[in-house]
Amino acid sequence: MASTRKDKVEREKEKRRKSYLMAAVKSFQEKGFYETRVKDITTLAGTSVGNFYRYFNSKEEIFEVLIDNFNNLIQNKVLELLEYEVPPIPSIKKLFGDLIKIFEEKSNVALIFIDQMAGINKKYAELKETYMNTGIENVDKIITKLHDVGFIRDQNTTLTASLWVNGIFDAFSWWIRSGKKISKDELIEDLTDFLVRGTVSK
Amino acid sequence: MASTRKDKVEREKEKRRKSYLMAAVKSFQEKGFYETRVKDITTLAGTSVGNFYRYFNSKEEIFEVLIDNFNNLIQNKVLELLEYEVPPIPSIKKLFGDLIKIFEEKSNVALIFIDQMAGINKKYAELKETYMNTGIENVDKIITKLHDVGFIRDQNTTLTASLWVNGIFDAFSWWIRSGKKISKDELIEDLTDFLVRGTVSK
Amino acid sequence: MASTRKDKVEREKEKRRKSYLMAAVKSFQEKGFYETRVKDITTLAGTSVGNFYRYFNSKEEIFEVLIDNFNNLIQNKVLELLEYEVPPIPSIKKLFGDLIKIFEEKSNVALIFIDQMAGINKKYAELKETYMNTGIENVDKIITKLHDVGFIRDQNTTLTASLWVNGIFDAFSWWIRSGKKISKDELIEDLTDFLVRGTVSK
Amino acid sequence: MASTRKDKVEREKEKRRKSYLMAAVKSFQEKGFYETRVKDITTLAGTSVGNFYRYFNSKEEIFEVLIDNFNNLIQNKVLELLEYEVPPIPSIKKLFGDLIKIFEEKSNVALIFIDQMAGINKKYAELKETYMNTGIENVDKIITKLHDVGFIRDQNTTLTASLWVNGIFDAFSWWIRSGKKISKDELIEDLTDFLVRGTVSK
DNA sequence: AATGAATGAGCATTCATTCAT
DNA sequence: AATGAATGAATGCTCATTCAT
Repeated sequence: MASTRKDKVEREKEKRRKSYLMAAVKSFQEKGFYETRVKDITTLAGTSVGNFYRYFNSKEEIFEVLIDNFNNLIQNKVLELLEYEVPPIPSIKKLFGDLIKIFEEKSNVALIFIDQMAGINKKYAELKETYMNTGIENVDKIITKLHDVGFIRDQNTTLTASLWVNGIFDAFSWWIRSGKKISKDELIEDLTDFLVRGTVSK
Repeated sequence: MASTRKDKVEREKEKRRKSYLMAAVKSFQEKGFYETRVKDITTLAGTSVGNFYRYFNSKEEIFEVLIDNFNNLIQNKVLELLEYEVPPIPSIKKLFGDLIKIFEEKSNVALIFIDQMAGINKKYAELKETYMNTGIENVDKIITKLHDVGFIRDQNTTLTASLWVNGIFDAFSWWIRSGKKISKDELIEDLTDFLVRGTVSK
Repeated sequence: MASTRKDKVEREKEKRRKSYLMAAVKSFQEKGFYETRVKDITTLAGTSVGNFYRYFNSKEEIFEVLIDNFNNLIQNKVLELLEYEVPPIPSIKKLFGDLIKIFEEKSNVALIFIDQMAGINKKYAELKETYMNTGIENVDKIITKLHDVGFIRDQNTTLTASLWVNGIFDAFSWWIRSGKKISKDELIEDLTDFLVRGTVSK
Repeated sequence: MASTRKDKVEREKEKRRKSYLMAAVKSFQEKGFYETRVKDITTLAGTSVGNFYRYFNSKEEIFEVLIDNFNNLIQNKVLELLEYEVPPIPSIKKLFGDLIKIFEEKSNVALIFIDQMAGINKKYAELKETYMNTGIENVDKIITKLHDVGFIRDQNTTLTASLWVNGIFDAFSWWIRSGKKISKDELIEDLTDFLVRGTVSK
C-alpha cells in the first residue's frame, strides 16, 4: 500500500510519544513535578531534551495530557452508571470495583492525581477541583435517584457523593502506600461495603 | 524582677515569629508552596527578607513548623479517645466534631495539609504519609477495640481507619471548597453518620 | 539631616545603575546585542547576574534605556532650532556641530544607534524608524521655513531632511570607523558645508 | 550530447539554490537574521531543512552569498566610472541613477545591507565596513580627479565620498521606508542635485 | 536587631546542524 | 537526492539565601 511508509512513521511517532508519557509519569511519581527535570524524562525515554519539545510544548503540557487522559477514563466509567433509570446496588458495587481496576492499571497517574496534583500549583489545584466537582456532580445524580426511590436514608447527597468519590481515591492511595497488604478483592469488597452501608442503612 | 526586660524581648520575638507563621500560611494557601516567595511572606508580615532568616532557617522550615503544629493538634485529639477501654459511639461522634472544629480554626493549614502537602515534593509526600499512618494506626486501635466487643461487623480495620481519617479530611476540604453550602453541624452530623454506619451496621 | 542615609543609598543605586549602563554600552558596541551575554555586562560592572535584574527587567530593557536616552538628547537639540521663526544659516551650522559633539560624548551609544539598532530585530528596526522619522519631520519643518523665505532652491524637503539627518549620522560613523583621520572641527566644517550647499545653492 | 542529462541536473540544482536565496532574502528582510529560522527559509522554498544544507553550509553562508552578490553589483557599477580620465558631471548623475535602479531591483538585499547588516554581529559589522570602505575609496578617486581639474571646491574628498555613498544608501532606504511617496525619477533628480551641489558649488 | 542589596546555582526552552532512512 | 526526526550546547532569568551596613 502507498501509505505503508507513512503509517510506519506515524506508529513510530506514537511510540515515542507514549515513551515520553510513561517516562514522565514515572518521574513525576517518584520525584514530584517540580523536582523532575525535563532531562530526567528524556533520559528515561532514551532521547534528547530537544526531541521532547517536538512532542510536547512544555513540561506542563505533558503533565496535563497525563492527567486529562486519566480523568476521562474515570469520568466515562461513572457516566455509564448514569444510563440506568435507577442503578441497582450491585451495579454500584461493580462501579467501585471497575474504578479500582482502572486505578491499578494506571497506578502512577492515579497517585499523582490523587496525592500530588493539588499541591503543584494554584492552576492545577483548580483544575483538580473542577475534575472532582464533575465527578461528584454525576455521583450526586446517582445517589439522588437512589434516594428518590427510597433505597437510602435522608442525607446531604452531595456530601455523600463527595465521600464516595474521595473514599475510592483514598482507599486506593492507602492500599498502594501500605504496600498492598490486603488483596485487591478484599479492598473492593470492604470499600464498597463501607460506602454502600454508610449511605443506605436506615 | 531582673527578667522583665528580657521577657518583653522574648514576647516580641514570639509575636514576630507568629506573624511569620500566619503570613506563610496565608501565602502557601493562596499561591502554593512553590509560588510563594520568601518576599511574599515578609511583605505580609511587614518585615524584611533578611529578618525572616533570624526566625527560620529556610522556607522549608517554616512550612514544616506549620504542618507539625497542625499534626500534633490532630494526633493529640485522637489520642484522647485511646484512653477509653472501649470508646462509646457518642464519644466517637464527638471526636469527629472536635476534629472538624480544629480544622475550621486552622482552616488554611488544614487545607495545605490535606490538599497540597503531598504534591510539593517527595520529602513532604513521605512526611505526610508518616503522619497519616500514625493517625490511621491510632484510629485502627480504636476500631479494633470496637470490633473485639462486637460493636461492628467483620472488616479490615486498617482500611476502615484509613477511610475514617481520610473521610474527615475530605469532607472538610469539600465543605470549604464548595463554599460551606451546608452548616457545620449538618456537615458533622451527616459525616459521622456516614462513617459510623459504614463501619457498624451488620 | 534625617534623609542623609537614604540619600546615600539612592546615590549608590544610581551609581550602580550607571555602571550597568556603561558596561552594557561597551559590550553591545564591541560584541553586538545578541553576542553580549548578561554575564558579560555584569562582569564588566563587577557584579552578579542576579543583581542586574534588580535594576533592569531584561537585556532588552537596558538596551532600550540606552537608546531612549540618546534619542532624547538628539531630538531635544533639534527642537531648539524649531523655536526660531526662520533659523539663520549660522544657527544651522551650529546645530550640526552640537550634534556631532553629543555623538562624540556618547560615542558608543551613537554607533549602536546608527549602525546596529535596525539589524538587531524587527522591533528595534521599527523603533529606530520611528525615532528617525520624528527627527526627519522636525528637520523638515526647519527646511520648509527656509524654503518659504526663499533661502533655498525648490526640492523635496522631506528627502533633504532625511539626507541631513542621515548625513550627520553617517559622517560621524565614518569619522569614528576611519580612526578620526581628520579633526573634529574639519569634520564639522566640511559636513555642514556639504549639507548646506547641497540644500541652498541655486 | 552526452552532457544533456548532466546539464539538466545542473540547471535544477541552480534553480533550487536560487529559490533558497530568494526565500532567505525575503525572510531576513521581514524578520531579521536572528529571527529567521532555517525552517522559515526552507518552508518558503518548499523543501526540507536537511536539503538546505546540501546547498549552503550554514545560515551564515547563505547570508554572506546574498550580501556578496549585492556588493559586487554595486562595486562594479562604481568601477565603470573609474575608467574615465575625468568623469563628466552627467556621467556622475547617471551613476547615481543606475545605483538606485539596482537597489530597486534587489530591493530586499539592499535594505538588509543598508539597515541590518552591521547590527547582526561583529563579524558582519566589519565585513560591511570593508565593503563600504572599498566603495568610498573608489568614489574618493573619482572625486579627487574632479578636484584636480578644478571642478569642485576644496574639501576632504574622503568625507565627501563617504557622504556620497551613504547618501545614496540612505536616500534609497528612506524612500522605501516612507512608502515611495515620491517618484523614482524625482528621488534620483533631487538626490543627485543634493550630492553634486554639496560637492561642487564654490 | 533589622534591612534589603548582592549572590550565583539552577533550569526550561530554542534552534542550527546532523544523520538515519 | 530529499526528508524531517533527533541532537545537545547554549543562555536569559529566577529566587532562596547570605551578608554588609
